[in-house]
Amino acid sequence: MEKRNKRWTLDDIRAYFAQHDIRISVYRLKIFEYLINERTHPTAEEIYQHLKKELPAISTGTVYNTLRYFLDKKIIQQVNVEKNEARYDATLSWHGHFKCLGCGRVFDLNIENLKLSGLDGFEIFEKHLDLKGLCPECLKRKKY
Amino acid sequence: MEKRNKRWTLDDIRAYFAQHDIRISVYRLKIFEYLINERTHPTAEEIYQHLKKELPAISTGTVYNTLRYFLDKKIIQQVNVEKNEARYDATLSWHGHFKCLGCGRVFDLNIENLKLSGLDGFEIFEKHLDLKGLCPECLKRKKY
DNA sequence: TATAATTTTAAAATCATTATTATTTTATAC
DNA sequence: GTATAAAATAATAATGATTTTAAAATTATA
Repeated sequence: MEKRNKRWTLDDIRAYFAQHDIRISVYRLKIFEYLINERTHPTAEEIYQHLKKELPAISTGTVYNTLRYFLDKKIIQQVNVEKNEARYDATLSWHGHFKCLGCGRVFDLNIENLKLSGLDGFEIFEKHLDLKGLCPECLKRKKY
Repeated sequence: MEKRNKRWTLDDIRAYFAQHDIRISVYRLKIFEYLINERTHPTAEEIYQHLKKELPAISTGTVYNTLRYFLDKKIIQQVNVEKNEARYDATLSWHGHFKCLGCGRVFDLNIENLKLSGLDGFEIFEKHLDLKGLCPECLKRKKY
């Protein structure tokens, strides 16, 4: 389930931003770096808590605004597997998400096949497949 | 895409509540009746606005609490196709949802086939498939 | 380096939802 | 049918994630 992708350098991200007409700032670089290299589907609050260690002046507003800006520029997607917390994912390919209710982690899912009917004449902009349950580790540890 | 199901009478609902160990009240009957017979996947606010015409003393808190109670009793499901508004569906069979960004309507989707990989050892409690886009009517009217 | 434009902070505002508490309604015993 | 206990509801306050605002700081560029 885990995929090992090569880590992006800040220069990779700078080039990517340039391609997408995104002005560069320290926070934008660091927020995107965290999303693309850690791939843990963090919430805004988790991003804030993580970056605060290195950049103590950061504010939650900046995290929220930057994420909204990235969504607008279509370089990240929102993961709504849980109603009351938005999570963010810099991987744009079509895949699903599984949230473990034990440990709270969100896993990526490969979708081998999906066939829907009754969508003739509809135009689709977004597709989301979200599952909830327990991961093998939590089941093994009898956490629940 | 539209399914024509026979309408439930209040007595049907009373019997259904009894089966599910749900105490009867006027609001519970009317809220469930609206969900099961209209099948428009309304928000709590829409349910409140609709029922207020007939039952002016109803409060929003009652709508929210009743919906949460129904979820708890597993006779309805929550539709989270839109982040900032919970919608509710009394149809429990596995199906997807499509929200039209033009008219705001939520349509049911038949899922002919879904194959996922990488879920060995996982235990799944919930599955949600949510799409967004434009419906044929809105496309035809060139609303967007 | 100066200027304009954009980004960020800190704080207030928003908005859907939940919790609280007094009151009303419902279920059941008598 | 009436009394009693339990549950449901109304009105309101509280919550919490997210957005907005306005002033200060940073960045781009002339």
